[in-house]
Amino acid sequence: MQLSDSLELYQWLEKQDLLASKPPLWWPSYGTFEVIVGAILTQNSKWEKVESSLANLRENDLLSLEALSVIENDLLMTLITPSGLYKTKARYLKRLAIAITDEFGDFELFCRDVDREWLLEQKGVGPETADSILCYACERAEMVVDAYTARLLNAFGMEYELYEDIQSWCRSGIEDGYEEERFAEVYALFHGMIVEYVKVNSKGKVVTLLPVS
DNA sequence: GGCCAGGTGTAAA
DNA sequence: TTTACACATGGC
Repeated sequence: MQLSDSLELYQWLEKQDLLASKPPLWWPSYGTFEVIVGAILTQNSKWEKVESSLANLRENDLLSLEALSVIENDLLMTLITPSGLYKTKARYLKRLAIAITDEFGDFELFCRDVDREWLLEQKGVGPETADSILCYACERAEMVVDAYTARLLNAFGMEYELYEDIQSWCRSGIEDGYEEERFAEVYALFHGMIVEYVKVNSKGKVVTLLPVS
């Protein structure tokens, strides 16, 4: 199968009902501060492990900007141990919570005023984490690219490597195919469907493309 | 028991 | 400006 643009890929994925058992816009707790924490914790880790770290934080009433800004470092490390890289992630999380509070005041104002540049200046926030926060926490029209995206495009015979190249390829077809007010929703679903498709249809790093009738 | 997971920062070449 | 390498747990 040959892809002419990302709109075709998006609509091909849509036909496969990949998000039936998922939250409406795929990321759990879409539009909340939890997404920021999840975006850091999921780096080079599996989502199931992130869930147990998030549950640990939630049980202790620590899943908020205010609580994470003042949390004891040892406690934070202990609670997020299940998702790995816990020393660095604990450092990143607390620094980010403090930075958001200092710069924007609260989560709502952060969502309104933050931009990609500011996020990328924060330690521990690279392109994927920044875009995940913008897309799923701030409800912005931002396309998230990750290892799954690259693998799926590879399976279609495309040889993208740069994050921005994949991202602009994904965006261009959507911008032509949908009204602007739907971009935020469509990008959120697009990335989610890619992840779910690759999870189901890959063995190791090889993605199998299944025809959809 | 090695490999991998929804990356990122840093130190060498 | 590119290319290693560290970070770390837990599931397969």
